[in-house]
Amino acid sequence: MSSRSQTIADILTRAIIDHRLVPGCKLGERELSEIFDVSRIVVRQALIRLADDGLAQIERNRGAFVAKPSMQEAMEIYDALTLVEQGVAAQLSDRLGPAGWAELRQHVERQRQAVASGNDALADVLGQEFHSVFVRLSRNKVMQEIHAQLVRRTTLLRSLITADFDYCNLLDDHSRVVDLLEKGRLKQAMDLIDTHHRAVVRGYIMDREVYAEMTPAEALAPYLDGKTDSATAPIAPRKPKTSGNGDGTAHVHVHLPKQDPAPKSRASTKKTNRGLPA
Amino acid sequence: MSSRSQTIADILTRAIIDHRLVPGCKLGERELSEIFDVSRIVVRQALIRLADDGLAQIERNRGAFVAKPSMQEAMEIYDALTLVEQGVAAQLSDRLGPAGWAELRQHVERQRQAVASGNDALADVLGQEFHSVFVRLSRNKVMQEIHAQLVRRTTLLRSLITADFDYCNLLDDHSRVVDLLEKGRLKQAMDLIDTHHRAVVRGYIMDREVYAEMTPAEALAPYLDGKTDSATAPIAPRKPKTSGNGDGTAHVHVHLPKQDPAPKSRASTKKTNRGLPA
DNA sequence: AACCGTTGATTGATATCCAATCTTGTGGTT
DNA sequence: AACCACAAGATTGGATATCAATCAACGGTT
Repeated sequence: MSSRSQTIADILTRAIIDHRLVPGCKLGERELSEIFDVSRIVVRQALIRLADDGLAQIERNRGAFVAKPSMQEAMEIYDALTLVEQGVAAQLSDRLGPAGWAELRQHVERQRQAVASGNDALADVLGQEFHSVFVRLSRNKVMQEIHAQLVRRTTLLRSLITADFDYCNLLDDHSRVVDLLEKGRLKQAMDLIDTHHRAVVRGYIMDREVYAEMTPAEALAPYLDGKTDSATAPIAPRKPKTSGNGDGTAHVHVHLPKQDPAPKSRASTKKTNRGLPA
Repeated sequence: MSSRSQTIADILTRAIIDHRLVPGCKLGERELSEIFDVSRIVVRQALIRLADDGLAQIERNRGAFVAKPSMQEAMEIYDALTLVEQGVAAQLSDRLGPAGWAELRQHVERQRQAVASGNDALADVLGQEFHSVFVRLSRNKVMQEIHAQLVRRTTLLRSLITADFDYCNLLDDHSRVVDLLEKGRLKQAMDLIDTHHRAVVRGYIMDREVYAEMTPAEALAPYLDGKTDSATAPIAPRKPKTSGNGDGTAHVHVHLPKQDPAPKSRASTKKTNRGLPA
């Protein structure tokens, strides 16, 4: 078993990926130490890990916050992601064996079935996982970790943007990339990867001001089922401060289903995919 | 300015890059806390940062050690480095302006002059810096950080290998890469980058058993400026206040001053090139 | 020499305390 | 009412002391 700070860092990472902790959210040491029932120092170590991963930023004497990347940084992250996946594509086109191609095709097929059966949430997850499977086939753990870190950071962006374009035409990209690569048309495959990611970034309009829909205690509750006191939660939930405006903003406080690791928007909009390349 | 744990992590990183702390070296909490005159907790936080960076590994209940990558991991690191630099090359061939090409040429020229004047140490540093300059011109800070981290990890490898081949034919690679890229011969440039790195890895024979030539206290002494005060200089250049250096070893370890992949380059000391792509 | 238990050292973690800094709220002034 | 100064409170960064668990080395026994 790894250290407790690592465990807590993992939980916080999970919560951020699930959009239960949104960019800008304050991660107070005392608050988290009470939530996780550990000392402040363990929390601090966890926050250092998160900051090293680019998911949090620590301001001296002010504390830690969930990272809030700028538009510039968002583009850089996607550029890096494109660069990595193009490079992996080039490697795979040379070195991947039949079993590898089969695995890619199988994954695409599973996603296709999910879409066909209307299971948008599953399709969403599979769509995200495709990129990880892709990189995993390079059999380079160092590269995998770099890629995974970049992907985690893209999840931050999805809280900050208003994705207002159609993702349907992206759904086939994975299949087409596999086709092109297996046929040796590397250049076209790489261009498609670039287009794939650029289409996502183009849809980004980072004008959204995010605010916490729930306190960290509420956000983290689903992950604490293990041992800590899930029954007694005497931590009074306070309303997120509205910073001056009389809370006149007409936002809907939707509490995501607790144990569901797949963030999905409600049926109000048809657009289930909130931004990651499907 | 920044936290003390960050300052200490920086110093430890510097010492590892300078090969004053070699792979496998134990990084005891109490020992380091006495060396830096801080509490164990601050040391622990610094070690967490190092581990996240891949420069140290922490084993539960056994402590932290300078990371000792396997041959497999070494190849993965160089593969990743190749992938990143090839990708950056592709970007630069499209987007780099005249000023960028000029900077690259200027850097190559400086290295050429250093070689011509017999200043091997300076040539060494410039040769290593070329790769960082190259990536910096992509103007992607995220990519820069990924690249810098990979480069740091390659320095670990140079302690573990016996480089027994000729590096002379690599000295011109940088110049040739710039030439090829500026002429739009991207494919050839990328192949050269691959060859460049492969030549290095091929020379690796990781059979060396490294042993610490000095204790951490001796290894870190040059970085301990008057006090652990971070306000003055995050990384203090050499200051041989090292007291009793009577460590029996005939090795002369001198610190290479360097701060950021930014401007300047003040080289100083002599250190044999043990394998980084020149 | 091989085996096994004890002892010491080190790590992981907590609680408590303190200084520095940031935030907030209050009150006086214009 | 708006505005500034200042004190009070809260939070962070860090130090110290302490404790249990684990690991490693040592020494005794067979």
